[in-house]
Amino acid sequence: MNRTSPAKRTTIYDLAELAGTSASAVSAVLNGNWKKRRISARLAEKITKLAEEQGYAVNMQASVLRRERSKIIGMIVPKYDNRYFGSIVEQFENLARERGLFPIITCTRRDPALEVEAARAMLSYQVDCLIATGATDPDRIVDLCASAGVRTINLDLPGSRAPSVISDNYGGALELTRRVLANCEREYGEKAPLLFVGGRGTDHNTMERVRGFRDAHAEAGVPVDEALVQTCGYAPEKAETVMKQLAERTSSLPRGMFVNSTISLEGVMRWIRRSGHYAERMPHLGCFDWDPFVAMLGDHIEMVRQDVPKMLEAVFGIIDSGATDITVVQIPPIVEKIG
Amino acid sequence: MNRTSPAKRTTIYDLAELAGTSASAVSAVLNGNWKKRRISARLAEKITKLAEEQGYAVNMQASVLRRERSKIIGMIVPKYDNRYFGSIVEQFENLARERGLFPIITCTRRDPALEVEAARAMLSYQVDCLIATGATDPDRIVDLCASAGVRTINLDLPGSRAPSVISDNYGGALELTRRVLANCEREYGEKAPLLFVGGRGTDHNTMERVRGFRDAHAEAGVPVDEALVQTCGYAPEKAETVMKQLAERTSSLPRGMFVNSTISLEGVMRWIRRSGHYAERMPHLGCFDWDPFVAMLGDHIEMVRQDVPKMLEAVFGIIDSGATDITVVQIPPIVEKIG
DNA sequence: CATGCTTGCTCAATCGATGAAGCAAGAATT
DNA sequence: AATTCTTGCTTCATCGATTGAGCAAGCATG
Repeated sequence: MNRTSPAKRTTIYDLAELAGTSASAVSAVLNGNWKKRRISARLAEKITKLAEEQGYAVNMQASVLRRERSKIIGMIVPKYDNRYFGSIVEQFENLARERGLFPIITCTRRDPALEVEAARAMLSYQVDCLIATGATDPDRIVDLCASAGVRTINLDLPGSRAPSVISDNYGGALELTRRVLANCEREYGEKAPLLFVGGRGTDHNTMERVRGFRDAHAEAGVPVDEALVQTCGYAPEKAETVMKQLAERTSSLPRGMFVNSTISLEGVMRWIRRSGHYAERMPHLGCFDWDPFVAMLGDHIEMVRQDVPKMLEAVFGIIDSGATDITVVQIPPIVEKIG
Repeated sequence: MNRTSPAKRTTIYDLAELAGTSASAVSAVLNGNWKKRRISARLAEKITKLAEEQGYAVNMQASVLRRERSKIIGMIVPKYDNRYFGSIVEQFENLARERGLFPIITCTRRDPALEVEAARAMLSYQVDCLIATGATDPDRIVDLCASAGVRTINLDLPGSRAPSVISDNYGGALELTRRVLANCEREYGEKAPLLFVGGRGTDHNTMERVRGFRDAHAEAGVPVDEALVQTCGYAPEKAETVMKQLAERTSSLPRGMFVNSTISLEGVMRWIRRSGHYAERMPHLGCFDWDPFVAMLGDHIEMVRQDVPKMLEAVFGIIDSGATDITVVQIPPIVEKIG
């Protein structure tokens, strides 16, 4: 209707002129502290109406430049291709917005160089706080941020220089392995070591999961077969290759496996279907991560679902409290019922 | 090491002082147009080294405020909980970064109010361009942006006031329905109408898919059963309810169905497994959207995979060319082979 | 030697919002 | 009547980067 300017944006100066007042008054009214600045309700109302009519939107760039804190909160995340990270991101946005923070997220594809670059970009945008999710080198990012006076919190993978919120990987893996071992024993009447496939041997989560895997074997009195501990990376192709090579090397494939993430499971399942191995009898699987369709793949799969809501509550608990002590909060994951 | 300031950020003025030069020279060097501004290579090098040592990062707020264009590109997206939107977001980030643009993304949970709010927030952050993905009311967003002089492109769902890039929903649905009809006929020896479940009856994509669904039925000489066209929304629970009510009302459930998104499929599959219907014989399914695990659910499911890379190339093609004519680009989806 | 061109910088205004300080007019107090 | 207080504003410097305009020194040309 009253589109006076087709291209140029309305500023507080425009509104001030229209209202016959000063930019400072307009600013005070629009950012809500007009009472403190003793602007009359009459003028406040007038300005508010005008702003609405003109479709005014603050220039956050200008506002942030001037203010002490930006109220922007950043997150880096490895991938968007699974439910775990998807829900982390969605929940992060919700909780950030609840607190009046503006969330910006960037995906770093598990690439350390990209992680650093992304963190740098976020610093340029003056984030008040950065959540490093599943970062390969969290401490590097913490250092970068620290030198700009920006807080960091590690999520999913812990670091040594900032508070971290992670799953209880050991506990989850222990229980998951127990179940798969039990399922195998129930079906085959004898105990046998499982395959561990997926994840990076160097990352904390994978190491903890392997530890749980080993301890569950020990508990059951089953020796771990070292050739069957394959931390080959998360990518489906990597897991697929492991399976292929395993089938070439050995005559009898394991009857059960611990698959470290749905991403790796994708590769494992693809190989199982394509190769025709396990055609008569599916192996018992345990997957560390949850996906609704995996849950429907059959009753031979157990899953551990990381408790994303609790994890993000913990993250924002740390942010809200302003705590900076370097702790690792471990959130117990949920072991899903089969089927 | 040389962390002179533990909290305060380094600015070009700090660097200028350290280098014994002016802020303007520093700025010119750091944003790359020092040649144009006739700064000597010697000074450029000195400043670059200093900036690196000090861990300098531009203040984008200040930079954007001054510049004509922000080089920030926004995207709103309904959800992060499926592979389709996940890959859209990931691909969007990649292509944006390739072009030196800074992507910001926000998830609006299919909530029209949130969509508008999110768009407004993006305008405040001075985005140069906004991609509205799967927006319930794209035209509203376009208007909002237009009044701030910001371009918009609709993705996934078309609008009437900005260029749109969408899948060929009709074509995809036609082919998908054909296949499911054929699969049913092959198994049962006779033709029968399919169930259509999921999606919003009011959205363009769903309408087009229903049209394809109808035309495939017509082609096959099968009358569509109007009671079996259930555009109940995308949420799993909605689809589940449809199935339950259907089972209560009729004695014989359809032998095949067209499920409008993996999200709806989640509900359908859940019901199938829990209710015990279809226990002896799974229905033939066609799912409009792809998921790797759905592909493994069995050979009774056909999937249409929307061509995300092509769609986003089209989006950036429009952005790069600066075209503003209101066209609808339709990208043919990929009909996945079964199994 | 005067003039003009090139090189290599610096100066200062600017983007839009914010908020401390200040000012004028009226109300209240002594 | 003189003083202080309150109310309701306005003025102006500031945040950090960018960029048009300008300036001084060196060199070349006539």
